[in-house]
Amino acid sequence: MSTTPLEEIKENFIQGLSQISQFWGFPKSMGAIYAVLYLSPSHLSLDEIVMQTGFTKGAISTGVRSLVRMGLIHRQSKLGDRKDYYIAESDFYKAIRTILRGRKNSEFDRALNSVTQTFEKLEAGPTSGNDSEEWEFVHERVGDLQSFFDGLDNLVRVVAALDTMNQNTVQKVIGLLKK
Amino acid sequence: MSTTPLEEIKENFIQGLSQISQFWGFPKSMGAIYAVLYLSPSHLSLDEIVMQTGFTKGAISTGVRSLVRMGLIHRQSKLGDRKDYYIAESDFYKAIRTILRGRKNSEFDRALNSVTQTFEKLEAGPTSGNDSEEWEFVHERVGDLQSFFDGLDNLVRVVAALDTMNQNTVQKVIGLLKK
DNA sequence: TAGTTTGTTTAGTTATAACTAAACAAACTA
DNA sequence: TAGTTTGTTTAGTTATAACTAAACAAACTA
Repeated sequence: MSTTPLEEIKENFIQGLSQISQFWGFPKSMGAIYAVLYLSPSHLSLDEIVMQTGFTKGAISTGVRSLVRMGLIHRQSKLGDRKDYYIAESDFYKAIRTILRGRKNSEFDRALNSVTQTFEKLEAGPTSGNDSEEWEFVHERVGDLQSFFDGLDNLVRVVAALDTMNQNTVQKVIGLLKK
Repeated sequence: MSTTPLEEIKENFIQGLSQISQFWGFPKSMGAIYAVLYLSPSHLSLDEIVMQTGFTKGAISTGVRSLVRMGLIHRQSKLGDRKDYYIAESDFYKAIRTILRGRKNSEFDRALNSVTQTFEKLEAGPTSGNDSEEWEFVHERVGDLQSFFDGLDNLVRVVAALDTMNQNTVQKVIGLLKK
């Protein structure tokens, strides 16, 4: 089975997005699924994605679920058709906001909370006098980290709340940073 | 062997940073190493880190190397002492800039290049007329993704080039975004 | 010189995330 | 009703990153 130039280019692109997906700690399959949908002019069914990516139905089923949750693809149902169809979100900035909005209750958030809890325990102050100096040091350090996380959290919250974000927004931020 | 309240708090904190490290796709050991150094008032030798984290020397050896490369910890040598000592970078904003500066030639960059290459091939135009419509669609989509990546790359470049960044910088950006 | 202290590298193991194959469930069709 | 089409879940396999144990190298000490 010979491949046309366009098919070859598409496969290359799919490979590229798979690698990027892997780099960010996501399964390669998710990158491949997104790439296939992103390059498709029309929406695709689960089985069509299976064919175009070479993964099994099970893998694609869990992959699309994750991508839908992240807002990177969308599920569409057609009347009188039992198949689900998927289409890529092509507004990447919108996808970023969706992802940031969903960060609450994540594994990451639970880890952040553990830092907060550590800090609160330290606020109580040392019970025995003999380690008060180290206690103070640790107290300060954990406090600094907490402030840093709070700052980031704030930024994330604001970005997530934006009702519009695009290339222009990024340009403005760049302008500000350049002073 | 009984543990003091402070020791218990420290262990909790180490656990927390290990989880965060894992969440970001780094080994848990790296989080643990950073945590131990971050809470230590004085610099620590490799063997001291080994003791405090419970990992083996080999693991710590590779872990500190990664952290030094990322600028999250620093290596110090003492005159007349063959040991290497390590100390945590406590300016997180500085660490971010260091990391962003080092992003070139990474696996991520190679993947981005593959997108650029895909785009360049598409620029050449379709060779056979029969898929020209799909070709145009794919061409446009890949072009959009490329622009998005270029925007991000630009932002990263600017942040990396900043000579100072702190909580105040973040506040300014938040102010701008809130309009 | 032989022995020690330090850190690195390497071969092999372990833990785990990603995946396949197949059973299953739900919603339909004939 | 039995059979089909669709998507999900589940048990088991595979691939791989993280780790250990131990060999090794380098720089010293006695």
